[in-house]
Amino acid sequence: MSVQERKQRERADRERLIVATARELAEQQGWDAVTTRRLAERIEYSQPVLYSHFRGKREIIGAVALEGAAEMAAALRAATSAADGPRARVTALARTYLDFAERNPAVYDAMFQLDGGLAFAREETPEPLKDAFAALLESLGEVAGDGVHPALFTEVFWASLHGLATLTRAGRLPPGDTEQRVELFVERLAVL
Amino acid sequence: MSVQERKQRERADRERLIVATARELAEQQGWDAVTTRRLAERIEYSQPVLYSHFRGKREIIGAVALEGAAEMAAALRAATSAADGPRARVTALARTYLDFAERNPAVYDAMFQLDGGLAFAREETPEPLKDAFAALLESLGEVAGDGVHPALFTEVFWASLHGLATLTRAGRLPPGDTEQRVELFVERLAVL
DNA sequence: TCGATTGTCTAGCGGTGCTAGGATCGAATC
DNA sequence: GATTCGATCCTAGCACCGCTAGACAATCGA
Repeated sequence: MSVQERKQRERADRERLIVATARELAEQQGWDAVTTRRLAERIEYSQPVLYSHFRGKREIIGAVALEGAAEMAAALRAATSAADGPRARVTALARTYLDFAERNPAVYDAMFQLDGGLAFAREETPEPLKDAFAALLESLGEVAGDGVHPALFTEVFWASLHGLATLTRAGRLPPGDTEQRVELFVERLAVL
Repeated sequence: MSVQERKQRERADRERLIVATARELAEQQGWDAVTTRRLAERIEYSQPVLYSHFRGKREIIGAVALEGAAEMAAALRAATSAADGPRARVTALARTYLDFAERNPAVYDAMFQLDGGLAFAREETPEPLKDAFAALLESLGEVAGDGVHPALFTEVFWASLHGLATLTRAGRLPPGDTEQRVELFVERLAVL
């Protein structure tokens, strides 16, 4: 094990520490509290060290978003594979999605609300993001209905989930009726 | 016409100028560019003047949001009243909503993405916001379907529209297929 | 005309993201 | 083992942010 290898490993460790700390801080106190100074202090390095790993704060948000996308994809697949039949799968998918958004608000923001400098719905879209969409597509494609393109249906279904997630969390919708809303729009949107 | 009345009128004028300028600047260069300094410079007063009208930047965003809500409500009502039959009304509503979001991205952000310090879905919710929701409810209530609470249906429909609007504008959804998405989810969600 | 009040401005506080340039440390060479 | 030298890191500082205290000028009422 060469010295160089050890250094690379330590550098990678520190990068993970930065991302994990940013995420933790964001979940604890919101993204506004994630300043480069506070972040640097928490990882016990000076500010400029952050910039040797990331181009700026935006890229750090992007890294948290990618981490979140991978987790969300895994959660969605776990939930849908444990469900029997299309209806149960779609319901499980919707619940898991909203649950993820509620349990990890900062990560969800990093993925879909904030600017993490990531490309979406494009060729150069990072793999975790594509995969998260694929996870949605896997369960939603089968309930798109005849003559409806699975990707288009998935986009619409996803947008609805996203709308529910964000409006609920931002206090734009009365809290509490989430379950009813989910049932209603699963029932209507999906062809079962 | 007393001197005091003239002063009050001038003060109200200036307040409108602040809101209009903030909105204009936000639409031109994004809300990040709306700093208190730039805003003050544009209205040709010093920074502290802003604070004699509003508690802070947040309240200015809130004022823009209220203005936007009133406009959106008017646009929705104009569109739906010009349409014949429930189906045409709902489609017109959806198109108008998304069109408003696309044409006035900064205002839309002020209403639903940013923190304007406004209360939503509560007793003390400002009138324009309640009225915008009412405008949605008027056309959507009639297609909620039997046994489904109109308000609940409106919330779900609205959330879907909101999801489409935000994901599209943030580049999270491929642009261009908006019309197809609208047709699909109007067809599915509404009971026609 | 003079004091009080109102209105506005200048200047500055503590914070932000980000970076230039110097200090330090450790690895490789002689 | 001493010395060089490059990589690594930190101190200090930039321009900007939202917001406010306190000085100043204009206006009003007596």
